[in-house]
Amino acid sequence: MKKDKDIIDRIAHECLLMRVRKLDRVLTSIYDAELRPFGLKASQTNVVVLIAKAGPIRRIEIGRRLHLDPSTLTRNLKIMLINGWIQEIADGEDGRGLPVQITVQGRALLNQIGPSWRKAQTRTEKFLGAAGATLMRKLAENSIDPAREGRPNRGSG
Amino acid sequence: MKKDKDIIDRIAHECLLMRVRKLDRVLTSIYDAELRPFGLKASQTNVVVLIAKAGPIRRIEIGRRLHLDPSTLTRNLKIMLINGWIQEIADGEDGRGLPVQITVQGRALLNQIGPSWRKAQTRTEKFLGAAGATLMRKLAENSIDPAREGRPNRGSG
DNA sequence: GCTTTCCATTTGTATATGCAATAATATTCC
DNA sequence: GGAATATTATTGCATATACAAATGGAAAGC
Repeated sequence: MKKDKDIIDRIAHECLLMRVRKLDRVLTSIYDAELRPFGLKASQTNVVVLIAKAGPIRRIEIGRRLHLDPSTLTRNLKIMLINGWIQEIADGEDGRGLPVQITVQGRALLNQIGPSWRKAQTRTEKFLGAAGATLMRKLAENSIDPAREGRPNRGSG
Repeated sequence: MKKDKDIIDRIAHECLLMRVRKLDRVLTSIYDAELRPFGLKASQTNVVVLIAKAGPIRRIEIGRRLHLDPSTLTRNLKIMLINGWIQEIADGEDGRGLPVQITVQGRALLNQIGPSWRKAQTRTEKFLGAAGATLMRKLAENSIDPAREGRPNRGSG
């Protein structure tokens, strides 16, 4: 009788994180390749789109919806501010930092990337297969839908 | 008649990458939380496990299996070398850099993380749901299985 | 109204990631 | 065998990411 599979074997063969991380890298490279001509990284696109969609929004709320650490946002948004894709607005409500919103240039840029994004999305659907794409959307209905308001996936649970 | 959905709406609601990236962050935080006591990041675990499993292996081959850029590996492996989890070996075959292999300490460390990894894996399965976990494994059979040899997902064509 | 507590953001530090260009070695082709 | 080509690794540069600690403003308790 052989002993239970070695832990190293098990991780190598079963670890879900390893697969998700690799999938992330593969897909990111697909979208990045399409978006490169626009000077926009795929990761930035996600954030700019959320800001465009969710209107003036605070960093903390962006972080909740995308599961991003506030400190990450401080730095990533700085680049987008410098590039003029987003801007801070004064709302006179809360002195703890200002919400951000999309700029005219930011919106114009997003309106340009449509065809490229669609190409990447199509390649991704092919890569994931019908079942895969559907599942990713299903997962969205659960808890990783950035478009959905409400509680994020606060690890603690 | 309303026009076709705005591209911003479409990306916000449909973009597969946005979901995969968020999923990556969520899951990485789950595994990182479990592994923190061992001084090992989840991302490092993936690589060390592959090295332990795939024996003496060149950076380029690690990169193929995990879809990681060689330059990324140069730097990430340096940390693991310093920590003594892996080591370079002389093979006298090819002068372009040396293959790496797991060390005794590295293997010992991996043998310690079993219960923590399983906890994270279980939480992840719950998070993904049965269908999700199954799908991620199916995807593995396709092309993102790091344990499988062969061609990586070379973006190009 | 003042203190305590809470909340949003930033800074310091460390790791992860990729592209472009370079260095160094291997291989191939006359 | 030497030039042209291909392969592997590294370096420079830029972005992405998170934890811990510090900062500064808001809210609550009294």
